[in-house]
Amino acid sequence: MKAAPRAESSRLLASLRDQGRRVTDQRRVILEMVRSTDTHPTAERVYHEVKKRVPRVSLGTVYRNLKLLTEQGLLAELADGHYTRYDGKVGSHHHFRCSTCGRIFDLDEPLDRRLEERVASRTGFEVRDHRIEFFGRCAACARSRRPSRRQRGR
Amino acid sequence: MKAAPRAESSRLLASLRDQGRRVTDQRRVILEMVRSTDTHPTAERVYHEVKKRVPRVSLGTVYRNLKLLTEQGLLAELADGHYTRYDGKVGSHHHFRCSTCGRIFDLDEPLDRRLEERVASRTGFEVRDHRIEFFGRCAACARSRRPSRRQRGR
DNA sequence: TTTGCTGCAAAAGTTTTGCAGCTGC
DNA sequence: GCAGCTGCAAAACTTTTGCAGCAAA
Repeated sequence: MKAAPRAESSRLLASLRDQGRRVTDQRRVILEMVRSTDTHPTAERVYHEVKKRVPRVSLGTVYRNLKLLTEQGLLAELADGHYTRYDGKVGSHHHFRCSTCGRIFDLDEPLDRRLEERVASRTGFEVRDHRIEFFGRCAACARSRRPSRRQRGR
Repeated sequence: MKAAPRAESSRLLASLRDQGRRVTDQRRVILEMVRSTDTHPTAERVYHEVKKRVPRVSLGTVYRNLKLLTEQGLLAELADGHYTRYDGKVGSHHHFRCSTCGRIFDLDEPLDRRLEERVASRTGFEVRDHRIEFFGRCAACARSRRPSRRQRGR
């Protein structure tokens, strides 16, 4: 779990209120849960984590809120082969996906805006952003014969 | 529709036979259909196109073959938010996704392997490949107010 | 002739949605 | 109090799979 400053969280919740949305326990806990990890959880995983703090939460509510929080720009979606994963880090950044254990890691590699300009001038498209996904084996999987945690799973 | 040399197709079909798989009408038409377009079609779209040439084909067969052809390395998968799309161009290349019409375009931008080396040395991961996805508005959508063809659809 | 493949239909898995009651503001 | 939200359950959608018959090699 990564540290997500408390103050930042309140600011985000306030921005929700400004949009006329309500700050419910479910919504707050879902947002905090996704923002406090860098594991890019699926909706199912968020549901199970949130259930620990809000036992009566329903899966439908989790899906509805993940969608809403994404639309509000407080979370980002990540298309996996099988389900949608959520990312609490909304700024542009790149990912590394381990083909063995399936985990997705955040990278610090800076964004190269010149790359966008080059594509724009070659294609005539308006390029606003870009994401790089690197593939390979993570350090743990490279060391051990067996996959480090799980095989291509969630 | 893009030209996919006939000879290349026979070579691919032969490679299937070498693997002990059979070359059926359905399989051949599915492979040719995906390889002859650069629109990155969904399974549903492939199904409807293939149906024009093999009217009794079933959706299950389309899914089974897209999966098999991908495993054999003759097609590539592309995770979209809602469904899996297929790419007849299997070599590494980058994409541009238009946020307005939803179309995905192939880019010619060369791969920068030094980028992979840099990530590898910073993280200790074994980096095998990478893909860049650019976002923005395509030329057609930038010109017209309305989306050029469809709104974020398939 | 022998497998592998197909069509059909049912099932599985993820995500969305209708609705009645509840709760934040 | 009112509008928005929740839990529940059903539905919608994409993808997978079991099976009996068919066909490629």
